[in-house]
Amino acid sequence: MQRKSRKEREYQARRSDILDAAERLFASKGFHNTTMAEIAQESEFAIGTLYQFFKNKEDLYYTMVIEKLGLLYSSIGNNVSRFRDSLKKVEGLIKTQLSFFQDNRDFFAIFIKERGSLEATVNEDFGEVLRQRYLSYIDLVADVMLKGIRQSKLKDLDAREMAWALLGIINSFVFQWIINPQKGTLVSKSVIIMDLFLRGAGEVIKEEV
Amino acid sequence: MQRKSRKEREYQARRSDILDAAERLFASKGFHNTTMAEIAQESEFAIGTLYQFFKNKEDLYYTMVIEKLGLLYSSIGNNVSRFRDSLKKVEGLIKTQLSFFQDNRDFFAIFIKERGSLEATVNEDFGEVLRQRYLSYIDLVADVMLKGIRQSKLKDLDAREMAWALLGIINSFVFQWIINPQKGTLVSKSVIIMDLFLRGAGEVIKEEV
DNA sequence: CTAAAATCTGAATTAACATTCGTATAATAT
DNA sequence: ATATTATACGAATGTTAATTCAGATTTTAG
Repeated sequence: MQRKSRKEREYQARRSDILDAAERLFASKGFHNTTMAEIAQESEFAIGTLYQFFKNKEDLYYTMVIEKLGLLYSSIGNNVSRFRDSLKKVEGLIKTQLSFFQDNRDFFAIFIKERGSLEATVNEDFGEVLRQRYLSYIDLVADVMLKGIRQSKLKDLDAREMAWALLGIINSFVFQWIINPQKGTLVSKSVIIMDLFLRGAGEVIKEEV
Repeated sequence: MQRKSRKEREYQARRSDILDAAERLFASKGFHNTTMAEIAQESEFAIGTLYQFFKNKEDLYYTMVIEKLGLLYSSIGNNVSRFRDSLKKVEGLIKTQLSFFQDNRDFFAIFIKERGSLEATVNEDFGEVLRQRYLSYIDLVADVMLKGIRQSKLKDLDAREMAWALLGIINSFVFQWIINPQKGTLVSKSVIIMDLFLRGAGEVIKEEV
């Protein structure tokens, strides 16, 4: 069934073109300020054609977000399970996330921007899917923390709170990088993030020997 | 001029009623999903009256955000300058921010939600004002870090990066509290935040005595 | 008490867009 | 080569909601 397969491939390619165009536009202008007409123009299809691939504007938006997040999460999952040592897992998590955002700056701009849609969306179903994905991501990070505690690599604190703290630090660095494109790469920040997360910012009172 | 003064006071009171109503609606539905008609109803004025107080919907929205942020920043400023010891300053900063958000959950919901408007807003001027306020807030926090370094209370790292890390941790805890209203108070998290920020999550390898 | 000024009101206007659908074009099958 | 089906097209439609403005109401001043 080579025939059907090529047809299918071409369908997917066109669908993907639309998603890419939508991503660029949504990322720079947000959901409400992006029109279907603009997406049509950017993707070089007619407006009507978009509706052959997606039920409506919301469907297009959420599909884009969900597919992209799927990529991020699975890539983090891979990079974390690769290591046995908990601190290596933490490092893998930080680096994977930073390099994902570095490679997808546009997408992250929208992820920050429209994060609120998680809550007050017209379309309950999609919002719920996003919420679930996010929560299971937190779970994954908390699991890493738990292993770290068991391996005595991390302090015996609430694993979930540790996860929040780490993700907060990462997001904050990413956010800075997004709104104020620095000279260096984002990934290079993994060292300082790792250090701050593990050892903190407080000066250690040295004992006299 | 008692007369003029009362008029002025009443004007301000009405203006403030509108801002409060707008805050409630924007906070629960976001900018685009809130209509002027709804704000009129909620504030018990006619639609046309709203335009006597604010040029248009955007003006109303940004005015609300800017005034609220002004409150937050000035209250943090007060609480930080009150202490001489850097670590006390840090603690004051964390507590003030947490209790502000605890008391203004609705507002913070929108602040997270529409943060993106900072970037791609129709109204350049307001967006610029918001950006400036945010940046000078970062500066304020970085200043605290710098003092901490000078007082040898904090490690000699990049003060700005330390500021990002602390704000990231705080925001992350607040975000969790927003999307998943916990049992305890938000302010009670200041202890664990302080601890994670200063001492980190990594287990300290104890030397045998 | 009355006129002028200020303020309020919400129906009407207008602009922006998401979505539809009849037509045109291309692909496939016979 | 022709018919049939699938896909693409974008002008027209309908809806939603911001903004305006002419008249009603209230407040102020003399």
